[in-house]
Amino acid sequence: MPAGRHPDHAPLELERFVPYQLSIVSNTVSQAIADDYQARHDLGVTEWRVMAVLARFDGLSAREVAERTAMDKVAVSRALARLVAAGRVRRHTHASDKRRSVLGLTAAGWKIHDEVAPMARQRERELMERLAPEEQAWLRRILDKLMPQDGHE
Amino acid sequence: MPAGRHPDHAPLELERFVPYQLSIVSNTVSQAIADDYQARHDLGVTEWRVMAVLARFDGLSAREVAERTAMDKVAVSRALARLVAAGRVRRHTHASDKRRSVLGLTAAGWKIHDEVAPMARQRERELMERLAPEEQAWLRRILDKLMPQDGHE
DNA sequence: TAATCATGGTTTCATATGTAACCATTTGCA
DNA sequence: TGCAAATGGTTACATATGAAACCATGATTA
Repeated sequence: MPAGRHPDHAPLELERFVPYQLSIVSNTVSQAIADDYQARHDLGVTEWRVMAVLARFDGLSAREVAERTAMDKVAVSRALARLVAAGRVRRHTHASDKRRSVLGLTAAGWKIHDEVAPMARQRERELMERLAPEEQAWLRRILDKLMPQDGHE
Repeated sequence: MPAGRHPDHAPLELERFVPYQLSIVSNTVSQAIADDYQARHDLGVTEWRVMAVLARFDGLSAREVAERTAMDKVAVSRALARLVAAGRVRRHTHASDKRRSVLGLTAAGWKIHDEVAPMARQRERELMERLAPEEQAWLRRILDKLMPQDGHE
């Protein structure tokens, strides 16, 4: 047996272990995207996700934002605090339920959104262009299948 | 145009955005694996990765571990501190270069490794079983292609 | 061989994140 | 009604993480 190997113990080959590969690829691409706007706009990943959701669905509550971003409510609460303070998100209280907030992007929020969204799309394109068209299609199909089907509620 | 939508702004559809999907899928599966050993063995993800690498490559230095785990050296240093303190990793100084450490699993380390590795593999299997065999093959091929080709050094 | 630079590794500090406890309001139901 | 349980959201605390400064050792070169 080769020196330094331990076949009796069947060690994991990290670089062929799918969960590990997913983690590396995911972190690499997310980081690349974040680098684009982090410094430029002082915007964290969580904040950007909240903005992206509010761009599509105006008037959501914090809880609904949490659902759609797959973030927990604490993370959303913190992101919102920063976004509101920065004047990027408007928040007022729901008319008939004073616990709920009603959220939406401000003009400043839209401005940032309209700068960041194309950059994000561009990064996605760059990632996909490393794959053959056939592979791109399979990847999309596979990810759709593996995404948690939002089993709650 | 439908109420609450803003087509002029071309908002990102997060749930079809590949980097976002990758992040969700990756976190979900990693968390599931971590849950298996976190509580049972008081072992963090970073620590487990270090152990997995040392199981395959005995005698690495901390820097080499960092390379193979795609973690930065601070994270590795901290993980090693805990692992050595817990008696799971043995560390001594390189004979001819006193900066380097020479690392390896202890018997206790191997014991944990041999419990955790099969669980991790099982989780990977469960993930893959949600895909058709054809899709599994494509996913492996695609991830191999997307993995950063270790461009440093 | 002394001065400088590079390398392996740890410590420090500031920030991010998760869990649990917590308020305020609303709902369910006796 | 009136009180317990549930819900939306925030706060507090403890832990994790990353960047930069740091220390010790080794390599390089004048």
